[in-house]
Amino acid sequence: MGPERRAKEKEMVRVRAEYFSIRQICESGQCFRLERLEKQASEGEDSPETNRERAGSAGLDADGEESYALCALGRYLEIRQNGDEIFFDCTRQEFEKVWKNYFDLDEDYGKIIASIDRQDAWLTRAAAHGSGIRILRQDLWEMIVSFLISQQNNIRRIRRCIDLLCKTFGEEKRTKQGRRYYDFPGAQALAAASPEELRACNLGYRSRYIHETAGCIARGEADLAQIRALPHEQARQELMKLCGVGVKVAECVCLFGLHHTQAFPVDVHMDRVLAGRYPQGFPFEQYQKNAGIMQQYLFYYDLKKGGEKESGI
DNA sequence: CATCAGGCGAGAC
DNA sequence: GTCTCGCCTGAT
Repeated sequence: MGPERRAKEKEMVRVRAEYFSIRQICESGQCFRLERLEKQASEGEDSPETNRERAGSAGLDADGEESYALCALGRYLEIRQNGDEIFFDCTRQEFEKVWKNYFDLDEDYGKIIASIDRQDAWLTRAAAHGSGIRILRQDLWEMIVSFLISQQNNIRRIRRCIDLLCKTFGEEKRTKQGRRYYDFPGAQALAAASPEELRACNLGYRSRYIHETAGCIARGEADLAQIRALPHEQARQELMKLCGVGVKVAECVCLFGLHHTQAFPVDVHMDRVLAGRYPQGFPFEQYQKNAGIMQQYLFYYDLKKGGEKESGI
């Protein structure tokens, strides 16, 4: 059975990457179908709680290896990270074709962080704190629905709603190991769903937005392929024609679904950060195409620091 | 029980 | 154009 074992080993891609933290990516609120896997209890390891505490308090990755599972692009992927070593549980071919791009691994985030104005102590700290964040290249339709759901909602419930939506309307699939997972439902599937069925996913008043928007796409009244080809301002304008999509949701969709890295979503948190830290206004002109990445550092920093005391500077 | 969570649409002015 | 208000739901 030696050869078979070796073949299995080969179906694992190991890469080294700086400025990459799967945990930070998972917790940065851009992706709702990436989740941490609990450690196998077989090896007398620390309890999950100990792990969580350790991981949560460290600025960089904790020593322990962490595993995550992701459903995206109609696929299922498990990822492990230990320091700057990242293991993708897929073939080299799949990694090169799909995940390298999805995780934005060709972008030099060190260079982006180095471009930050050192006079801006807050942003410098925020970027140091979230230096492993990357802006994923996620599916446009999935981002539209996800951020429709995100409005006036909290991350935990957003995840649950999306999970339910996928289990109810998404195609059921199995990994080679037999693990069951669900695709994100397409516009056709959601357009065909009755309002009652959508309500059952705990979407609340957002179910109407999803029903109408899905219908709009399914009937061809809005064309996602066309929106993909538009520059930022126009793409945002077109997205805002969709029911339930306002400025904030449109900017999130542009940033995470179209990789318009200049998009700068302002929610209640960012509003607070901008008012408190940038009373003269955020220096958009300085960061231009990377403003959205700066936004993500600031958002994540605020998310993590939220609840802690307002220690000056 | 009130408030809040990664807002938005509708209506008033 | 700007302002206000109501809205599903679950956690605190």
